[in-house]
Amino acid sequence: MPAEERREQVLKIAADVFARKGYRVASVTDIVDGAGIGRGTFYLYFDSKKEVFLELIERYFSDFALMLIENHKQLEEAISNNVDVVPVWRENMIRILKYHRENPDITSVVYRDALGSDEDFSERVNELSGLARKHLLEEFSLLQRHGLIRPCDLNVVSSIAMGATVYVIMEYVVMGGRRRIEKLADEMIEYHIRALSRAGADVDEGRRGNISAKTKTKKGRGAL
Amino acid sequence: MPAEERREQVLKIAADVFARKGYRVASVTDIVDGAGIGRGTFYLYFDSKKEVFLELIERYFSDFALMLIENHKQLEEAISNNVDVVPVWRENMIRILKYHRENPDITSVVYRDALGSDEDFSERVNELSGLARKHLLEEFSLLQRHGLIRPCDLNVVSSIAMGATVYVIMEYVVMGGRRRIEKLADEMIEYHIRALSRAGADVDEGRRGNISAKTKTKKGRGAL
Amino acid sequence: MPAEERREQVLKIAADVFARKGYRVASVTDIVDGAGIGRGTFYLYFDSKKEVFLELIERYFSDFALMLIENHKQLEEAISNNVDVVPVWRENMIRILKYHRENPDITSVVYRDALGSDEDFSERVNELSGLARKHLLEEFSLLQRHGLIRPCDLNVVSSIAMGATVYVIMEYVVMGGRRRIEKLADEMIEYHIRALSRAGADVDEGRRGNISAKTKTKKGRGAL
Amino acid sequence: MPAEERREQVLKIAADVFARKGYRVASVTDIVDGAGIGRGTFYLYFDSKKEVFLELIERYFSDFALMLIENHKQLEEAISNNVDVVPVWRENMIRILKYHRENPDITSVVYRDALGSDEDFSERVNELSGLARKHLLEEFSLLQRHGLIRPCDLNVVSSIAMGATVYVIMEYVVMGGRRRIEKLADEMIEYHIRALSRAGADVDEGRRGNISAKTKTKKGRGAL
DNA sequence: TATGAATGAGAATTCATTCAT
DNA sequence: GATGAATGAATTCTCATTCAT
Repeated sequence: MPAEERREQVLKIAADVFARKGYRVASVTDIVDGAGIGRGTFYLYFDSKKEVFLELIERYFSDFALMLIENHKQLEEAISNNVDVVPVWRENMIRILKYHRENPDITSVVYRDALGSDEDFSERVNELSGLARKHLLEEFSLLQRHGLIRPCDLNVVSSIAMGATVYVIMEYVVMGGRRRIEKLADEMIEYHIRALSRAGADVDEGRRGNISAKTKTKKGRGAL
Repeated sequence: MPAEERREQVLKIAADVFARKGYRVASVTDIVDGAGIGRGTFYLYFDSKKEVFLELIERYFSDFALMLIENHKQLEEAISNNVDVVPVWRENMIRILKYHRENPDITSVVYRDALGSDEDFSERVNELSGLARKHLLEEFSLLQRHGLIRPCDLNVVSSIAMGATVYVIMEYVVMGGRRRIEKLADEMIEYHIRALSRAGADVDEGRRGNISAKTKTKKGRGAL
Repeated sequence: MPAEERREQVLKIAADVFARKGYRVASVTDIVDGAGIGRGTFYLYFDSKKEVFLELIERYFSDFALMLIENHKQLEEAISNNVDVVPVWRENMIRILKYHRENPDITSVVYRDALGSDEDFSERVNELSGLARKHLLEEFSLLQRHGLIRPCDLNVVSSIAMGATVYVIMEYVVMGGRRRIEKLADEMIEYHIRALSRAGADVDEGRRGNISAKTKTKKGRGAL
Repeated sequence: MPAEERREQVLKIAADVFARKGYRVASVTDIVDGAGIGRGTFYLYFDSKKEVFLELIERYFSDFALMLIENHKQLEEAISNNVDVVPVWRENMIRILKYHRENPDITSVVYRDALGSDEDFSERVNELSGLARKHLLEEFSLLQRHGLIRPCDLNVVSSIAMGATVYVIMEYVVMGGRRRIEKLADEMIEYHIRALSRAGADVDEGRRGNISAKTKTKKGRGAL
């Protein structure tokens, strides 16, 4: 088997094994058995178990960054063409959900193993995930610069959006969620759009017990 | 040293060690070295490394459940007294953020090690975290039943809120976030309140299929 | 509690614990828990776990030696009084069986733990059991000197008698044997008496396939 | 080194180590040091220390059962051919003694460690040794059915023969006994044959209650 | 005397990695 | 290139013994 092909095969198996057992529990034995190769062969293609793992992580974040850049481009295009950004945002969200649904192994690996635990990774992983955060922040920045979203602390907003997305992905996409991705994307986008729309802030009317967005954030609000 | 005190000391150190190294990488040696006790002493108080870990997890979720129950009570009270729920929600959120800021170790342990790990305790962990999710869902349910939030899929909304909160906690509270908790809570609550407010939806049903909160917006054209 | 009494109590418990679990598996914890004393108290009366064990062994062999000496005395008396030695022998055997039935714990300890394994003991244990063997040998010697048993290799005969007795004790007396001791003694003595009687050797007659004792040991004989 | 060969080597060393130190005291380190292999190599061939031990025990009893079955066959053949069974018995006994002399390690292991130990393998060991006992009982049964040995309680007789043989083996064969095996077998068989011969019992029923083989003896008066 | 918390040497076992074939 | 037997450092856990109270 050609070297590159074999490498890919091992990576694929490794992703599966890591996803099922977790990085620490998964053994090189699991991988070589899965790939049907000898123990030594594994080390012909990778320096260590950690290296395979890191390569998977790098690939994930590389894919992720690409998606975010593409999203950004689409968004910029919509803005400069003066068309509604919501459908664009929706497409972007769907693209992201789809990617994760189609790559459940690597998604599990990243969000269950990479973030947290083993100190050797965390540095690089934090670096990569920080990059993703930055991309997201830039997206919101772009929207805010064009007055498309209300004034707000974009750092917090990015965290909220990031956390919400990751959690939903893990819950609905990786774990056996059967929900249609479009419905899910709609529900999520509705949430974020409402949360970020300038509309509410303009409004100001009395209410009794009714939750509303117009309160200017002075009274404080409520729970998790 | 009195037994109960020693136990607590070991638990505290264990939380620290697990938070720094992760459950798998952390060794009993790390814990006993940290606590300045002999190897055997550890096993005088705990049956195994796993047991300490599980005790930490159980404590966290017990605390968490208590907070959610308290939140629920406060919310119900506000509703039945016909007073604004937003300040209650804010207090609840602050309480939760504070708890996590005061317990960064155990928070790290829970969200970086316990969830998703393929150890034999994951069943129990999932059970516990599922319980927390259920509590949250009930909170939203309560609000929706009283017409305080707009119609929406509460499962997705719970996931969003859960993910957002966990992520923010990890980012701002556990990792060296210096931000004032009240500001953070305000920003988060504003986000969720706007996202869930009935205001936008009541006013305008203009778009069909396309989602947008711009309904009451004068600017139209893609503004969120 | 008076020191001597406490010592005895601990020894008794230790015998029970060793009998049930075996020396290596039994822990000092088992003993102190059984005795209802603190761990330190144990070491007030004994230098080590091994010491208790050895004391039990010493006591057993001391008792055993006493019995054999008594047996010897009875035998000598019968011989010098010119009365039948068989009833004496029977009484001796019954005495030995009874002792073991009444002390199953220590019997188990001696024959399951002491003989074999831990090198520290084996020396002393072999010394003691060799002493018992010697006593037995002397008994047979006495009988042979008085022409009461046939000419034979008394070393082998002692081994046979020793092994047979120990095995029967373990099987019928220690393990749940319900058989009456007198019946058992009768059967055993009949075996040994026939085996050692001068009678058979005198006889010499043809046989066909029939097993008999008169064959002068030249043709060899048969299996275990 | 070929896998099977290495396995045998480890087993051989293990038998030696267990024989010298006893199962509990012997450590895997002792075995691997003895075999000149690394710690991990041991676990390449055996799942655990217990497993090696059990394999040795199983092999012993398998060999033993085979010998007993062969003995039985030989005995049956002699009986049906109407030839003297004594030489057959003698051959059988020699075969058994020789086997144990040639396998002193495993013999020690079985009779000093396996029997009576309260480890979790004792069940299996008792099962196996019970099987051996049953084989022996059947042999005596066969002889008795054909009227070749006197009426007697064969359970007790089996115990006696078993115990005598085991003890003799341990004493003369395993521990440094130099005695010629044929002489030993002769002495033992003479003992058992005399003990079981019909001769004595047939001749004289004189004593009542009192047991004696002196029946055909002229000297009377306590002579055995 | 009595206690029992504390100890730490030592046990079994695992597994990423190496290297001779 | 490919292999898999061999390795040994590292890990969890046990328990006889000590010693301050």
